[in-house]
Amino acid sequence: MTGTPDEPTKTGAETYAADAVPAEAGKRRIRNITELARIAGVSPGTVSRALAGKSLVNPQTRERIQAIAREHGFRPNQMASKLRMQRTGVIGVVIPLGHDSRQHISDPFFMSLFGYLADELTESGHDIMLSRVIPGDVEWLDRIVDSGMLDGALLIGQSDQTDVIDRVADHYLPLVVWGTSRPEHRHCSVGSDNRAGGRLAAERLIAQGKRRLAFFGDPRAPEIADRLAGARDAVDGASGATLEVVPTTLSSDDLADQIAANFSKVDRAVDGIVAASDVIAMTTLRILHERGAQVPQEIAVIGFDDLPLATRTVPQLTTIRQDIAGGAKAMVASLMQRIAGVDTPSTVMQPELVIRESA
Amino acid sequence: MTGTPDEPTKTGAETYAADAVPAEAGKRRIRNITELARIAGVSPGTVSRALAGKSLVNPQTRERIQAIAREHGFRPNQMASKLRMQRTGVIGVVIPLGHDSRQHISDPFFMSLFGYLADELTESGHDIMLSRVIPGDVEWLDRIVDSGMLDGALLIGQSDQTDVIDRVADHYLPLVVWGTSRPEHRHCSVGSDNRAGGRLAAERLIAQGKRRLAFFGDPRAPEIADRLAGARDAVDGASGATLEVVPTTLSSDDLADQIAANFSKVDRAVDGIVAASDVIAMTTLRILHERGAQVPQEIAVIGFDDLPLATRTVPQLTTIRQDIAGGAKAMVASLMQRIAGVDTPSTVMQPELVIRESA
DNA sequence: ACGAATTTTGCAAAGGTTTGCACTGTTTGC
DNA sequence: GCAAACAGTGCAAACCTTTGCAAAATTCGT
Repeated sequence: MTGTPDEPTKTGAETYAADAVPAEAGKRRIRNITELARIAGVSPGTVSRALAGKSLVNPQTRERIQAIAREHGFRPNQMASKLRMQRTGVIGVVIPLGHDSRQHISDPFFMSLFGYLADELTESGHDIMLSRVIPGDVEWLDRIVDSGMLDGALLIGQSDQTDVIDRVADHYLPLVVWGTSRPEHRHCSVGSDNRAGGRLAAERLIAQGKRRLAFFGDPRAPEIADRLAGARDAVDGASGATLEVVPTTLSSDDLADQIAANFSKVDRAVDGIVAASDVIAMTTLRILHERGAQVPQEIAVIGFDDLPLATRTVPQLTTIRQDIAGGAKAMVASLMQRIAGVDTPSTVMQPELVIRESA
Repeated sequence: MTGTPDEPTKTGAETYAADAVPAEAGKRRIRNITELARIAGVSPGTVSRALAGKSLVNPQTRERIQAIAREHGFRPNQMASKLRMQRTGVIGVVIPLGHDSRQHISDPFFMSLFGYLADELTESGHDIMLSRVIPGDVEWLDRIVDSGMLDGALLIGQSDQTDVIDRVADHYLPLVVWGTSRPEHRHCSVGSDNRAGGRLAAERLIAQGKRRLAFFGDPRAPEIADRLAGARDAVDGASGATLEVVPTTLSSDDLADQIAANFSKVDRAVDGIVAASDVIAMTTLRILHERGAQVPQEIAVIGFDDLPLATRTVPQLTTIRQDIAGGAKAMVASLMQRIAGVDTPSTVMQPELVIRESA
């Protein structure tokens, strides 16, 4: 049994079959609470209470039942329990925007936020379900939310789905979204003041004497649009400063090529770059290095997010910090309140400039 | 420079309350299939079949029922459905090793593998559940597996839990583990030939004329132990070469400090470093840069994994490539077979040397 | 027009738990 | 010594869907 035929990159598959099942404790497997009840000579209800550690049941009986359960390796079926309890303990985490989900899932920012969310949720005893987003489906969110599988849902980013989100939020309370907060939104969001952040970034470059700025990012996403608006605010307030927008998507695969292409366009006319994210900034940094440009002397680069990665670049990245951990905490706190029925307000966090070496 | 002191960065929460719920489509909300049945004037069974698009039901009736469902935004309860079907469509993804789960969740390697797994699973119509690992609990895996919530489980890494995994694997077929494959294992694993990889790494350094090597990594994890063993193989086969082991944990927070401390110990005696992972290698690179060491002339550094990050460092990282995407594919393929009842063998992939700039 | 074949539909069980209510024994209080 | 309080247990409904089987309705062949 070696080697399946034509698999990518798979070489010399070896076999260590898992036969020879040992012992199995001799006990027959118990399938459900009723069987266990029969064995223990009590009713299913009592077993349920005993296993849940309820105080209503006689300590001796409880211990006996738990012993039997342990001995047979029995654990009550969660699906049935959840159905009955109407509470699943599962929170859905979703990235909107269907096409090419991989790109998004492995995006460092998403991962970072996701990690913190996972922390918070695990801490509060919840499980996390990464839900399937069917590309091009208008009802993606309804499907997730109405499935009856979730106690609540967390969206990472609004993408261009604000209308869908608002519609669902109108009748589904336990929903919290990472993103930009706008007066017209009807859903609860948590995020940074992106416009202020964009302004901070551009102001830093201007303060460093840079005048011909470029913005690398895709303004179709609301957050990015706000960051751009902020940068423009700053530029408009400084005499002689200009800002050129260079659309740059977030997808990381061809990002390097895109940015390289950007430089063919803007070339050395530019002396300061506001990147819409740290990932963009990092890649920009590398390309500048390849082209032999001195950072920050010839061109300064400023990022957005302050991911852990930002300290690992050469030169280390000057960036606009978003408190991702705090944001995750706020999202989960809001969600918990909403699960309890409270209609919580949105949260806007103030970003701050973190000065390192690149600008 | 800009830091707000304690209370981490959170400022000025503003409010946009989500009141004024509009319209709600006038329709009362349907709670279950029986209610819908009453409205449509048919039996619940028929509704179930209609909603599932079964051919046994009259096309007209089916269309009518679906129309009503759509109109009222009704979707059958998944929990009940899954309970009845005894099939959940959910795959559990778990990182063993309880303590400090955050560290692990945000580890770039885990994230990368997780991303690919998510891709594959989503592709095949499965949902993903990131399960809670209760620290210090011997029964963590039993709990997950016996919950009745999962069709199968994928573990990312064996950690030091091989015995637990083997025990569970003895009676639970749909379980596939990323990690090292050893003859004595009774569970199905997918992973690289870590020993071969370690050898490749050390051989490369030796071929570049390096002789005083150091290994940065924590050999308590089996994969790392194998990589170290491979490196030692290579060193033992080269005259005059030495290898010093410097335990370095994977946790990313204090990694930089650890590595800096490493250098105080080994100092300039070392001219080549085998890092147990790309993350360790990257951090090492940065610290070398800070100390003004020329890479690879004075000290060469070689990583392990070939994460996307490896191309973003300065200098770009020479590393041992694991086919993570291929591994994810193999894990999911194996799992699907096992869900279908086939006891698949383990898979061992051959790693390969990717030469860039750092060694 | 009538029985047979076929298509639709309904019934009720099953999937496995939790929990309000009722019931049986014990204690306790007086 | 008797009512009241209480601890422990059992019953059966509820959670909501799916599906095998039987019944009803329709279509078809002759």
